Amino acid sequence: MRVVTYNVNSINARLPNFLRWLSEYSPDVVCLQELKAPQDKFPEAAIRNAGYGVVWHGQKSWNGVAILSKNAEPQEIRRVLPGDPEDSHSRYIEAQVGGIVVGCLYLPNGNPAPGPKFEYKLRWLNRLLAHAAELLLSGSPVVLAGDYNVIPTEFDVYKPERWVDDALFRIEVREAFARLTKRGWVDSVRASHPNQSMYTYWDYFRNAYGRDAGLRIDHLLLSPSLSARLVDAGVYREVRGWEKASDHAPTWVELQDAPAPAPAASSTEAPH
DNA sequence: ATGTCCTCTCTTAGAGGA
Repeated sequence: MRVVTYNVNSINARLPNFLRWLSEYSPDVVCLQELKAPQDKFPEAAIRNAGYGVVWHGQKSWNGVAILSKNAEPQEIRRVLPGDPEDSHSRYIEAQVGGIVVGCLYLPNGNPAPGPKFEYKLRWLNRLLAHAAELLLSGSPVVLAGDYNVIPTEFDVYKPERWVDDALFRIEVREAFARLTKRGWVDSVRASHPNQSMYTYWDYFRNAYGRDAGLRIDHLLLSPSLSARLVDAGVYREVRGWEKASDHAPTWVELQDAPAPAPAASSTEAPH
C-alpha cells in the first residue's frame, strides 16, 4: 500500500495537473494540504470520477485538508486536532483507511518568528504531540502525514545558515519534531534514505527548483506498530517540474500488506 | 529587500499568505 502526502497549493488551481498525477501514479491513499477552497468548492465529483473515495475539511482562502482512498471510502474519525476549541483553521483530518489510521495534517507556517503566528505554531505542535501520544496508546497502526512546516535537521535544507531564524527551522520546532521520533514515531523518508537530502519543497522564487535549493518539510511518520511494515519511502520530485506545479512535491511511503492474522494455537505447534 | 504564485476584494491592483 502506498500512502502519499501532497501540499497541492490550491486544489482548484491545480486540478488538471493533480488529476493527471493521480491517474499516472495511482496511489492508494493521498493526504492533501492547502486545498485553498471552501467546503462546497472542493472538486469532489472529479476526484470520485477518478476512482477515489474522499473526505475533506475545507476553508475559505487558506488551509484545507483531504484524505483520498482508491476504490474505497475513508472512514472519518475526526476533522479537528483536539486541544483548542478556539482554533478555526482547517488543518487536520483523520480517517480509517485500508486497515490503518491516517492523520493528515497541515502545520502552521509560523513566520514571522517571533510573534503571534509563531506562538500559534508552537501551541499547535504541542497539541500534535499530545494527540500523537493518544494514538500511540491506542496501539493502532497510524501514519501521521502532511506538511509539517518543520525542517528536522541541517541536512534537510540546502543552506542551513540562511534559515536559523526562520519559523520552519527554529530550534523550538526542531525539538518538537525530535520529540515525536524519540517517542517511537518513524520518519519514513529519512529512515529509508539516511544519506540523501530528499527535499520535498522548492519555493517559487529565484529558480529554487532548478538550483535544487530545497527543504524537506513534508513527512510521513509511522507509529511503531506500523513501522515494521515500512518497505521504502521517497519523493516524486519530478512532479515539481511539471507545468503549473505546486511548490511541494508528492512524498510517499510504501507499506507491506498487513500480515495475515495469526493462526489459532494448536497442539501441533512446537513447544517452547 | 527581493523574487513567485495563489486567493480575495472596498476587483482588473493591491494586500496577505506562503
